[in-house]
Amino acid sequence: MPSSKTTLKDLAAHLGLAHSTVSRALSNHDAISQDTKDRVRHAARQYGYVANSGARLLRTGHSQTVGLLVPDIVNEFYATIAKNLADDCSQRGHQLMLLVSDDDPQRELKLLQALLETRPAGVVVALTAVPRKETLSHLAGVRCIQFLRVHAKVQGLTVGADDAAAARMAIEHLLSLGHRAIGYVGVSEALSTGAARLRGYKETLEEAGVAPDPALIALIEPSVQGGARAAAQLMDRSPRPTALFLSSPQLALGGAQWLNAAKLRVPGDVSVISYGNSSWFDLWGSGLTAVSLPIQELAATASALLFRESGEELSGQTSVLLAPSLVKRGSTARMRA
Amino acid sequence: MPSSKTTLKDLAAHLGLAHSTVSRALSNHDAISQDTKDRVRHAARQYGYVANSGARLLRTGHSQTVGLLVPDIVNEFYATIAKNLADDCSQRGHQLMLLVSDDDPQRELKLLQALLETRPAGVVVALTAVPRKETLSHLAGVRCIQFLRVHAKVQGLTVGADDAAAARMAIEHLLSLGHRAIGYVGVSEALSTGAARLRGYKETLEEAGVAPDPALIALIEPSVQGGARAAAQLMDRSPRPTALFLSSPQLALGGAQWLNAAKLRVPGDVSVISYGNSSWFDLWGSGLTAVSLPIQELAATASALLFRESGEELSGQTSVLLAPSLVKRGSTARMRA
DNA sequence: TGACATAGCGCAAACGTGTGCATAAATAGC
DNA sequence: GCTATTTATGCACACGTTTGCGCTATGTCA
Repeated sequence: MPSSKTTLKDLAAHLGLAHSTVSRALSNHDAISQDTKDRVRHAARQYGYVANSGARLLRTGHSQTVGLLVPDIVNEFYATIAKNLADDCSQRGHQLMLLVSDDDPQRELKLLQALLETRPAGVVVALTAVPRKETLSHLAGVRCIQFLRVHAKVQGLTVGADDAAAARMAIEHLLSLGHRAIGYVGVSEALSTGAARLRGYKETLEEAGVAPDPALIALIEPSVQGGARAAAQLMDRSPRPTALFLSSPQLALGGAQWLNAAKLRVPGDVSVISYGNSSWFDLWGSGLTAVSLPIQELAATASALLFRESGEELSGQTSVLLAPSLVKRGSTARMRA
Repeated sequence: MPSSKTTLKDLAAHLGLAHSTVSRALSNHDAISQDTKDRVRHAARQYGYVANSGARLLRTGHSQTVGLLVPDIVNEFYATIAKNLADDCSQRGHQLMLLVSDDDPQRELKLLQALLETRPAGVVVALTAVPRKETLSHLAGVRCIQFLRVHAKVQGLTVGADDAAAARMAIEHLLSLGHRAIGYVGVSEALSTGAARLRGYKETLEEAGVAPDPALIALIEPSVQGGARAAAQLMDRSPRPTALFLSSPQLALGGAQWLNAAKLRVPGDVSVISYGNSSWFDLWGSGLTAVSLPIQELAATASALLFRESGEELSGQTSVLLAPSLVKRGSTARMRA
């Protein structure tokens, strides 16, 4: 009679045991004989017993839930951390709660509040650019890993890419090819990632003796459409940039679409480099050069840190920055004389 | 003294109320004066009160949790349903539990069992090809929407694309261009989607008087690498196919990468059509022709059906099939004489 | 003035589980 | 055969919340 209404007491009554014994048997407690354990497990299967996680949470005060807060789950970066976290969770018997903020601070707060009601074991977050104050104070009470985006006021560990170094790498590559008028397409400086990439861009130019031209900097929302609009905008400047740095794969996709539509030759008319790699970068013309993030390693690291043992805790460093690498393809070339 | 240990009783004691009154005030019950509600809410904020969802679940017998079970969250199709479901959940005050099976039936079962412990309000699933028996019986006890993949033994509503019609559409397009030797790259027939696509492929060929050639059919695991291997395999046949039908975007990506590497001209040497559209299909050569799924509508429909009112329930039809559409780009052309 | 409706709130009982402690049974030591 | 020790199990309470029911004020009407 498998009913999901079966409870520990029901099982105990059927087996002629105390419900405490059944509880211990199911959680593989030492003081229970193997024979009893077997009988209990068999009966549990037979009756379709499903534990009530609410009762357990009430009793123990904490759940096996892990939260993942991201702005956009369709974005490959965040989907990858979701995948890794889901993997580790299932290995360790945890559950994964997915919170998608859509970059809305109010929604982010509501989602986080709901998550806290489950007394989660930890949380991995990529916060909005300007989170609500309550969001930050809520985060103080829970084990928290910041992923990619870093917010200074949040305590806990941080796992991200070295965005400034990545931008530097991209710009140095373009400089080495002779480019000087380099357009920058990026996101708001309110985002730690946006700020770091822009800083890397500016500093690298300045060190090469090139003054960053505000007219060649387009800050825009991080969408495919945004990338197209920004590319259109920059390529309309005069003097026109001879190279473009598109600071995310989505922006790169939009930029590429627009360049295709505008019949501009790459790298003939303009060199293009993207921050963040993607499988389809091979397929655009002679390939789209990119600074590649070790996204798989980042995600694995974040997940591992969340589940780290408390012993290994706070060994000095509180942030892990992984280095990007340059993947040269056909979209960048020496500037025409 | 905002501590997450604050409980209803604490609030009640501080306000000189009974904890039942506090509970009613927070859940906006009728019989509580507005004044009391305001006082309670203020105190709750001040003390950083966070309800214990476990206690609530224990008392009410059900949670506001919604489960999403998918084989792969990085896959754009499943990421899209996740996004839509997350949207609707946050609007309605539900939580989203993410279960990633990685197409492993055993893991799928474990994840589902853990989910059931939270007494979820419903679940959206894309099951593995051959689920465990227990998985199916567990699913019988919960409101369930099947997404894309359909398993006959699971009761509940179904939302998917008309895979057979989609394959038919692709093959008819190729037939109309004069192709007869059409290669098929797809996934296992154990998957409902795989079976339907292959069926559409075969039937359409037969109706056109072309006998499906087993040598032109490659069934492979649904990965980028698989697509590349399958393309290599089919293009090695003699006579060599003049067109390829790649039955998923990932397979298409792999196929395109291999064709690029093999220096084969598209559509000069071979026409290519994909099932499932993607933004970057515009960027490969002169574009990759595809049969496009209304993925956004599918996801929205699945989510809406999960949250439908019980009144509207079971109005005869139990499955929603949405029609695909053909997006012609440059990768298909009339067969050379 | 007394009966009565109503709004606002308190009492107390559950919900199912984990766990400290006591207890019973079995074994071993003398 | 009696005690000490180990092994296996039962007892009872607590966790924080929701909710049916009953109680108290306050006002209303006869």
